[in-house]
Amino acid sequence: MKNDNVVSGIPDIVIGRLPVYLRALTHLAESGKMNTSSHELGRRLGISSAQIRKDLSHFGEFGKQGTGYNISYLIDQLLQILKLDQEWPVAIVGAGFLGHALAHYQGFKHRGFVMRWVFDIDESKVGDEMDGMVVQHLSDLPLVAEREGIKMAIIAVPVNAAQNVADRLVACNINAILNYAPINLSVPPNVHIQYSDPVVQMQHMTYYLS
Amino acid sequence: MKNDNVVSGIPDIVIGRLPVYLRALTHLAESGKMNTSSHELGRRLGISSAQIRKDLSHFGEFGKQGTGYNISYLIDQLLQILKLDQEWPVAIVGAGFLGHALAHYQGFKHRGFVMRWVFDIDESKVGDEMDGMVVQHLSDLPLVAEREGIKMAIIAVPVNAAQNVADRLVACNINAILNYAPINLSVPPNVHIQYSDPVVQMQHMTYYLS
DNA sequence: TAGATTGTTAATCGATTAACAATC
DNA sequence: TAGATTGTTAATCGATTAACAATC
Repeated sequence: MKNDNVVSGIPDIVIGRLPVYLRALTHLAESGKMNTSSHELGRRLGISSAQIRKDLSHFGEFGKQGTGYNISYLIDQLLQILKLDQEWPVAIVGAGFLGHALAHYQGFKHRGFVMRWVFDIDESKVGDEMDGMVVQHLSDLPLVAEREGIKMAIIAVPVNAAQNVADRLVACNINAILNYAPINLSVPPNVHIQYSDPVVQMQHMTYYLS
Repeated sequence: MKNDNVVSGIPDIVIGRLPVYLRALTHLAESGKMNTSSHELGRRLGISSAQIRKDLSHFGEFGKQGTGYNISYLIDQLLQILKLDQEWPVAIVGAGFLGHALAHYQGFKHRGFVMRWVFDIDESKVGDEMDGMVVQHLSDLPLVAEREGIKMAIIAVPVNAAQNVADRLVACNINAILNYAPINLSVPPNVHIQYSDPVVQMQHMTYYLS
């Protein structure tokens, strides 16, 4: 559940906030603003200005006293820090409703990712077209992954298949996985996982409901 | 970004782990196990046994020295704590690919939720059938929300519509929102929000990629 | 100049872990 | 009984915040 990266020395919780800063800065830029301050950004995100300055200070000095931050410059810096100055091709595993929604989602554009491959184990789906991709059989994953150097994948399969899929991904040297199946996966320590389970998130909120 | 609930006094970070414990316990139960220990559960989840015991101790004593926890009893207790001893009907806003995937998702079953309403602003979608639900116009939300007492909703609309939808939901006294749009929403302090943005999660992982 | 805001230090706050008596 | 494991306390660890000199 923890994911502190000892190598970089920067707390994982800080890394996790950078994409949120980046997203807010992009919205500010789109609204035509040129500059912002840690106070303004903090107000928008509901966090303290001190935390934003402290987080950024792990990576360098990006602001100016008196005037704050130049938005497009700070965006560029965050893109570099997060290795988003390149586009990452991603494999989707699972050609069901969720896989389809992900393949069709326009929100990856200009944010560092492009869905490039779709795999499924269901023979009847293999060969189908899905948003410009052709569904490939999961047994072709090793070949394709090696040839294309796939680094990131999204698990969008039923819960009972998820661990098996994770094992296959890991075997192909894919070491960043976004998992939508409602299960805690077991993977080697060098593999990074992010979890997204709507039920877990909804259950978190019901605690506070009357 | 923070969400500490001062009323209950129990740290929000603890509440957030309970659904994960619940999920793992359910898997253990399904595999036929009757009992478990904080060590076994911790090993599965990659967290310390001490943390599990400490988290649970906020709510009572659920184990037995020497033998650990009876799984089905602990599940029942967690269900009660998280107010999941009832089924929560949920409104989906947005009848696009994501809304469709959520409406069709079987994973809500037996975990406390049932998707019961779908709203959209697109006239051409209103009236369509979606997994047993009929898409209603968003302008009907106030009426339906009051009549049915809707408490929870999922935002599955494009980013530029999300804040407006959030405002409408809040105006209808819906105070638990799962937001899939890639934007930080502004809502009153009594409204609970969970965020799910695949891009933010992917960007978190790219930091660690070579 | 006066006002604003940074980056950083030290203090505070809170979360995690280690240790162990109690006891099944 | 011996071994295992809980619930809890105190210690440790880490994250957040307050404060402020520097300076645009």
